[in-house]
Amino acid sequence: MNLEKELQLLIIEAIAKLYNAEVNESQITLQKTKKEFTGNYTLVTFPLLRISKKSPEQTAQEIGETLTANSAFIESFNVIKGFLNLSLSSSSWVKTLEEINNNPTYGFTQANEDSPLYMVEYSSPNTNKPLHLGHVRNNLLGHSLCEILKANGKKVVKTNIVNDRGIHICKSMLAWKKWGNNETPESSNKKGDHLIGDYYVMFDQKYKGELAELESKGLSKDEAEAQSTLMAEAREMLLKWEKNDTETVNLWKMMNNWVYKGFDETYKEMGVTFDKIYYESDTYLVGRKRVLEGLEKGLFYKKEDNSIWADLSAQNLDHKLLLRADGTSVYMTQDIGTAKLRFDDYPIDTMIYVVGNEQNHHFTVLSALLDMMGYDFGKGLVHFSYGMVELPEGKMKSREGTVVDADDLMKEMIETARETSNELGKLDNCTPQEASDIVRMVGLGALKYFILKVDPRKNMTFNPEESIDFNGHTGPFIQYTHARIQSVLRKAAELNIEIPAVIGEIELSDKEEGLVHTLVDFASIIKQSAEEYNVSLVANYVYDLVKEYNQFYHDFSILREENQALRYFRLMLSKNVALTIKKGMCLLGIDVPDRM
RNA sequence: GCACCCGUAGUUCAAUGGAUAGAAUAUCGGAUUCCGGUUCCGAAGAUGCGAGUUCGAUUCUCGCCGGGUGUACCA
Repeated sequence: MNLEKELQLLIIEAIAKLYNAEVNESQITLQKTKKEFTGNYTLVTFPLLRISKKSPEQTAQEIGETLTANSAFIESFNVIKGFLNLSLSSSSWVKTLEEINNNPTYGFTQANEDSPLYMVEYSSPNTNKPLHLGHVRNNLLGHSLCEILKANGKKVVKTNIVNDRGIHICKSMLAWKKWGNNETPESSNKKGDHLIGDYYVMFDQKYKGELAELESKGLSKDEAEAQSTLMAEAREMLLKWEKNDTETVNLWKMMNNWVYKGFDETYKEMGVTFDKIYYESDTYLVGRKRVLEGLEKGLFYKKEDNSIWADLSAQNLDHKLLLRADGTSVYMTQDIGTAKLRFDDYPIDTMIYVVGNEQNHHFTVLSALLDMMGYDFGKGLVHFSYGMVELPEGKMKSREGTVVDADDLMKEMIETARETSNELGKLDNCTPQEASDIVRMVGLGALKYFILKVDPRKNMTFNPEESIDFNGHTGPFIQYTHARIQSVLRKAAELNIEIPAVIGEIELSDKEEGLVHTLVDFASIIKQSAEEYNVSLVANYVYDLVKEYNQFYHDFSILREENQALRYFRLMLSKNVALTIKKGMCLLGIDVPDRM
């Protein structure tokens, strides 16, 4: 039985008895007592004044008296202003810890056949360039969100939509064809996605060169763009691709496969996976068909130039283009098709899109459009919208070459972790294999934790140096604390500490009670995190737990404690703190080493 | 122009409408060191501005100021 729920019921009972009134759980505001006051739980009495018709102090006093009189598990109380601070007895905390200890999956709910199915789309790369820092936040958030949903007993399908068609990939293809000399990932010893990215950049440079030349001949910018032969060739290539021209399609397939192989390596290093991958080259046709159907049904309208539009003014939105005059599709068309396909493929209860907040408008429109087209899932789409990542030196701009590449970043983080660890002499007693595993966990853990601890909705600044600090609010600090607890537990095992017959009678300090209390909170944190789609709650919880444990660790002897029962309790507490850290970090996709 | 989001210590982040707005880092001063050095305690330091709603506002409403994003036949 959940401690907080139990307490809530007791309070409801007390109010019924005192004031002859029925209150529901939502009227009971229970919170953790702030550490400068005595107590474990605090009842805020202000909302109850209408029922008691008495002053806050008096109400608190009366409820406190009734509770202590009728329940053994509330030991004492104090009243400060309108706040009723309740202290539970040591024995109930001991009992609570034992319950958590006996339930290794505490906080987690297993999915069953009837559980709702969530499909989560994340990552969604373009095939013309490698993943960058923005994708890193996306991937980490998406992966962690999935883990948290699973921990809450949901069925989850992780999906990725690959933007594999369009003018952008044609640019890379054209550049490669013109200037590539049949270069391959093998021949150049580059990852496929980086190779393609280089050709994309090359196209852009040559194109700019061409424009500059045209403009120097006295043409305006618009005229130059219109006369560019390079861009014309790229467009021609796209038309050929859409007409299924064999040579073009084969080139496209070959180059895309290079990219996918490169992406796979990046995903693997990052630790993210997908259950089902959709490609826009498959879905855009479905979308197109649905749009044409909608036109027949009179949902959409056609302009003189044959382009097709939706009028969303009834929903307070603008008119939206769905098919161009030449019949080709736009982003929105593809997303309609993708959504339709997905709901055909799976019995989805909730569809979540992990996509940056610059697309907030796009998803409102998508939702409205699908609804207009008669799909009942349209309204229920969830856009998990996250903010941009900036660097201490400012915003990333692809044009200025200040984009941080995901592969480079991970490599650098691991390298920094290695340097720092070597300086501190941490890896001296490890085999090379152990050392390399540990620096990998630390480097990536630093990156992941730093990004995930921030509220997803907000823009953030990523500072690589700060993130890898072994002190402070960082991943490595949490990992370190976990490793140290493991070390204590190993030592305890060597000492062969016996389990006492009875441990219920020991007297606990506030710090110990508070620590058990925090362990209890784990369950509600992951629940809240899933309900609000807010990954950072778990990250911040784990840090709070670590900090609290460190204070406890500093204040009490664990191995030298003479009272058998107390020592056993403290070891059990340590063990469960370690387990909870591990579970929490696992929800964030972060590995924690047993020694470091 | 219009729409949406964001303004919290020097800096990076917290705070279901609740108590004296928490951490981290940087600075200064102490303590501890079972197992492990990276532990702990203290000092100093913040809600952009102005109204309103109420027992109570960082949080809700309105108006300014500052920043971001969107409003594309780019994805």
